[in-house]
Amino acid sequence: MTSGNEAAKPPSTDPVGFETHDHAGCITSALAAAEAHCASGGLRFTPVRRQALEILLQEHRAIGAYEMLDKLRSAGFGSQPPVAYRALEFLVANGFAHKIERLNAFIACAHPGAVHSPAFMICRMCQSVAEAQSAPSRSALGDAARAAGFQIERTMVEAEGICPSCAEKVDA
Amino acid sequence: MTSGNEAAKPPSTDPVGFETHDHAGCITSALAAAEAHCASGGLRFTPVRRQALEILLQEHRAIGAYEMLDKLRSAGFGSQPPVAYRALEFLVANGFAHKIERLNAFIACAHPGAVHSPAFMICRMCQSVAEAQSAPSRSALGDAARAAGFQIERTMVEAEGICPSCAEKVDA
DNA sequence: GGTCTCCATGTGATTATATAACGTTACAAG
DNA sequence: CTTGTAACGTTATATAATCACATGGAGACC
Repeated sequence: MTSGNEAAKPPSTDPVGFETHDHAGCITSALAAAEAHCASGGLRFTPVRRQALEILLQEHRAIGAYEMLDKLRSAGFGSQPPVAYRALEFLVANGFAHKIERLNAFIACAHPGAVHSPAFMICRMCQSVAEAQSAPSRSALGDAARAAGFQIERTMVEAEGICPSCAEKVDA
Repeated sequence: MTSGNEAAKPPSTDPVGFETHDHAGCITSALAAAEAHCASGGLRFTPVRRQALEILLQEHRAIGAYEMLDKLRSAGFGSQPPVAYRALEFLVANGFAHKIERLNAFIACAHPGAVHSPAFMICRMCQSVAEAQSAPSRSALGDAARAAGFQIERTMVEAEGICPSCAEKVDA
């Protein structure tokens, strides 16, 4: 299902992740976007890194570093932890993926290329993760930080709860 | 700007943690509050749990589970990981402490007893942590969650950046 | 007082997550 | 071609968290 609300909808409320969509399309376009960004920024979009991003995009869920390592090994790359961690570090550092601290896991960015500070909704039943937007500077935290003289560089917002489809199951 | 001051302290808003204050006082009062809360709630404020909370209050910073374990061992308690993890789990479950996911570490709650959803400011240079308040339901994330039909149960907000005292050092 | 049950504690063992350190290789710049 | 740098692969180790099971204490109940 190519959900039409994926491309042209209000940027503020953008919960990609609890809905189905054109997988193949989003994978190829995200890979192309990453490639373009790397080319223009002098970054090296090497085979491992590309493969790692492709895995994240295909899985379309948060996966741990060691699960990533397994898949990379299957794809013919190195088999030791640093292989996975370095690829993931690169993807995160360049905004192609995010780390979900709560899960010690990684997920492909749902808004590749766009400057954004992500917020995540994590279902505690099915572990699915959806990415939305946060607005650090406008929040209560932003006020407190200014008052305290704390310079915020990065904000992590992760909400735990029940996703729509699991909520249905509970009701049943 | 939050209007609630917790006690009769110099702080203008709520960011306890980047400022000095009456340590002995906050320790004894926090312990007393925990004891009272447990008594009224039928919870068992056992020696390990009390000691763990006291350690967190004394250190007044985020400490890892194994660091906690060392201190508990020194205090004559068990020496295996579950000892620390169970005590910390109890403290977190009852709002006496919080886990900082970013650091895999724990810190005493700065607003014991009060119902609150905490937000943290983590200095990436000195690792100090200050607790402020967040307002999940009013945030952009709250809007996205409602739009997606996601039921938020718990939200973690952790900002990484530079604390006032480290900012001074950088300027110099 | 007995004793039953529940919960907390202690321990050994294991799993999961992450980084250090080092040599080798690929690649672009000069 | 040389050279500086970043990426890669591997070994080893550090750090974080949980499992499984036995022991023990406090309150409920008779």
